[in-house]
Amino acid sequence: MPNRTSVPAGRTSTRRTAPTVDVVLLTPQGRRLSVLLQRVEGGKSKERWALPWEALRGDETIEDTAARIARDALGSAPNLVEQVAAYGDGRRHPSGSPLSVAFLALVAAGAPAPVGGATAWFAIDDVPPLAPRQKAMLDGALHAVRTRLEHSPVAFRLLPTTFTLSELQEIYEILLGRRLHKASFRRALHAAWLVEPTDEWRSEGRGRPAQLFRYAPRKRRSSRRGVRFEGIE
Amino acid sequence: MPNRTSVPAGRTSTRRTAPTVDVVLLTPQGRRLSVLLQRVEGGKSKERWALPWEALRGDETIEDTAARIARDALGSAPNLVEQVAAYGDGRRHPSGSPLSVAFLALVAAGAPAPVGGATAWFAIDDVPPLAPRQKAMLDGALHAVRTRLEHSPVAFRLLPTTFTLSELQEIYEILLGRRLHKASFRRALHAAWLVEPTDEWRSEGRGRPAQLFRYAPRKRRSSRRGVRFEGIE
DNA sequence: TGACATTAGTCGCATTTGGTGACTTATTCG
DNA sequence: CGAATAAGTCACCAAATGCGACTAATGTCA
Repeated sequence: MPNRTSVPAGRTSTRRTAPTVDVVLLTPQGRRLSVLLQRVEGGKSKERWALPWEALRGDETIEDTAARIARDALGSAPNLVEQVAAYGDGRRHPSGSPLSVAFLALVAAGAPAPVGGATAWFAIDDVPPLAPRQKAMLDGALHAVRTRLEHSPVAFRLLPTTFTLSELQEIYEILLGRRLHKASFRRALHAAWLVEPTDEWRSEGRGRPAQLFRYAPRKRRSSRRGVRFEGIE
Repeated sequence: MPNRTSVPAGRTSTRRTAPTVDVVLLTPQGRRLSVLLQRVEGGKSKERWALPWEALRGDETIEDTAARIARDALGSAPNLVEQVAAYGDGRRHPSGSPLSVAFLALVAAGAPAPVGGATAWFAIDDVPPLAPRQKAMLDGALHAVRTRLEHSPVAFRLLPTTFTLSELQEIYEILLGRRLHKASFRRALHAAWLVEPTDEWRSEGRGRPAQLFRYAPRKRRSSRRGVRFEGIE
């Protein structure tokens, strides 16, 4: 990616102590997730890439700030924006601020090409060095997207509005990091009443054409289950 | 609770714009959770109670700040302190700050009596009016404690180091808001290798004495399960 | 054209997990 | 002693899940 320029946005105009809002923009690429980073003017430090961020202004909610940062970095609005957590450990942040709030933003597969020369997608297991706090925020966002998989429509926000069930399953496999059995996946999906078929089909070269579905969650009985002790340390 | 005094701690000395750290201290009382509130000088507003909070200082991590606030309010250290989320919507906070970070702190049943006259426990469905952002933080903390039940040892931190299985089940019932079947609960608990028996027994008046257990999580195979679509909106 | 590769989608069974009522055990109370 | 009470266990049945094997619909290539 030749001829990148630097990002001027709001890096110097605010007090060093103001909290920042940082956005982890994720999209599926190939069989892995990628994160959007911006090139920054490498002053004295060697770090040249950073998560999009901005100092918090008093006149905006942090959610609005995060959505605006994501839109500016991407050129269009992401499909989902959710808070991850606040980071106020001692780790270093480009701003020098003691406190940052991390947000997660999801973008559908395929849609976005890296916008300007100052912005690029990086596969998440091949990111360049980041400031320590931004690295922690990236890890936190990845952890969040995985754990929220069954309580938030995360996977559906990583796909276009219509998609095949194989594509959906692939997203789950990417996020969970393991293969899933086709029949079991579909049985659970249909039992949950989360998708409905469209009347379109997609022929992807070889093989039988796949029916396209859309995300359309239906009311369903709250499963009066017992307790799970699955993931306690 | 007669003769309460006001809490002087750090309310006026910091800039109005500095972020705050607010702590939701919870403990089981009777068959419900209670939250610790502090009486504040009712200046012009009618709100007289508030979550313990303090403006963020530059020399401390937010986790340390939260732990210290909890310790000061309680008189002793809580069993668990976890971040809930950052709150930077427009809602009003006693500090006037645009940003607050909420923490959750858990205290074992029975242990703590309300410390000074400025501090009291309130059953969570009978709290006095709070500033809107603190009300949102309380709701967020309650939601967090319920959803983290199966991924964090939340329930065990609401009990003393040794406890009976009936007591543990009662905590789960309080947090989940429904009754559980004894045999199923114990089967799942033992399968998860989370507790080990001590050689002590507790005789609680009538009935057969109960064996005391302690929280002692063991390594266990990561359950190679399929996907759950349980709670997606 | 017809065999084959490839991908979608389904079926049915074996096994595991979970809900539940009824049971046994150990204690206090009268 | 027997009734009451609470702890702890058992065994059965139903529901959920893992999984191999199947059918279906398309493109490729000899």
